[in-house]
Amino acid sequence: MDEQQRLMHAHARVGMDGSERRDTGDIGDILQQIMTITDQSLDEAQARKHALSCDRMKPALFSVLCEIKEKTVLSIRGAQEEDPPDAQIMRLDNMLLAEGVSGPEKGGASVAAAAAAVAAGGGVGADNSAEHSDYRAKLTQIRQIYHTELEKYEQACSEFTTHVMNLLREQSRTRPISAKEIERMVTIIHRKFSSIQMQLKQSTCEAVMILRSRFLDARRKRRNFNKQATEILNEYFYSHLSNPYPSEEAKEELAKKCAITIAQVSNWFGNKRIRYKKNIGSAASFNMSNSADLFMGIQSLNGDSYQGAQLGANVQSQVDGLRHVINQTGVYSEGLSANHMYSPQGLNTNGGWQDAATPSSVTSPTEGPGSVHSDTSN
DNA sequence: TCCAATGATTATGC
DNA sequence: GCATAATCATTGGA
Repeated sequence: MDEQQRLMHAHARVGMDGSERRDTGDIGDILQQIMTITDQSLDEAQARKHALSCDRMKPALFSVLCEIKEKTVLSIRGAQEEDPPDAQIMRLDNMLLAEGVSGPEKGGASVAAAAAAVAAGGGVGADNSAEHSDYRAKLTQIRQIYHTELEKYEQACSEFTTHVMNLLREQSRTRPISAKEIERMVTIIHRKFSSIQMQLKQSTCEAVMILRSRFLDARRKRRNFNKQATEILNEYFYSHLSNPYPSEEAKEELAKKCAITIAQVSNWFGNKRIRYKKNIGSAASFNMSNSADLFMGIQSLNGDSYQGAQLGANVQSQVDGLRHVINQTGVYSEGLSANHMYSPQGLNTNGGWQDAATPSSVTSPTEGPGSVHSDTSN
């Protein structure tokens, strides 16, 4: 207050022509009128206001008040400092961009869907294209809603800012409002609207996350590999029976051939090894008195029809597994002995796989395209 | 509807 | 980090 009075007096002492004035009493009166104006009735205040605006001191007083306000604004701004860039809104922006919601429209959604598919550990095959397109469609929907809302928000923000600016400019005729003050007000408005924008972005992110998790859940559902893929995997397994551990390169190759992921190839081989071994184990303990039946079963398996084989499901499974060994070793009926059958290649007496010769040392089964690998393990 | 087959997940060990 | 073993959960044929 002291500062204000000092400034007012300083200005009051200097007239329009630069000469020192002695009418500080007038200014005191004006100030007094300003201070008491709120206590007066509206009509009375209007009359006073009109009188004040017509007063010859008005321009000088106005500039003084502007100067005081300017100083106050500057001190407030100095205390507040500029806000650091909002990390959260940046995170949201990055996420929306990565998910294909914001940014270039073309391919965004499908890229995100593909990423989701990879993250789920499932290949992008023909069987899941329906889910894929469903995901894309929903993501596009989210994208459209987001952009519509964002547009609305921007329009509202712009309209409101313009409105407030006009209002302040209008008011600046009757009360001291500097350009900087208007600018500051605009900043405040933008800050307020930015929190609304953040809510919109947050909601969009949540929607995308929900959509994505549903998409991933759907993909987690087990799907049987197609016949061709199973054949390729089986072929590799039985042709590398002495060491059924495909290298990373081999896994990649198999994954590509079967249109599945490397993880799925690894899963498949993990399951295959253990189930194969398990079946071999139970086959080994199988009563030798049944060997004749088993032998007949195997013979029938080598033909086109084995449906009629009167074997229990478990035995048939074992037979199926053994058939691959037989095919691989080239032993069919001739020379087929218990030793051959129950000492499958690659498995040592402890149930572990023997140290492998190089995979290439094992010959591949010579099966026709119509042959079926259908052991219990896979 | 049952149940074997099978892909995926989890716990454990090395 | 990978392999194994057990288990879960779903599929698909009879």
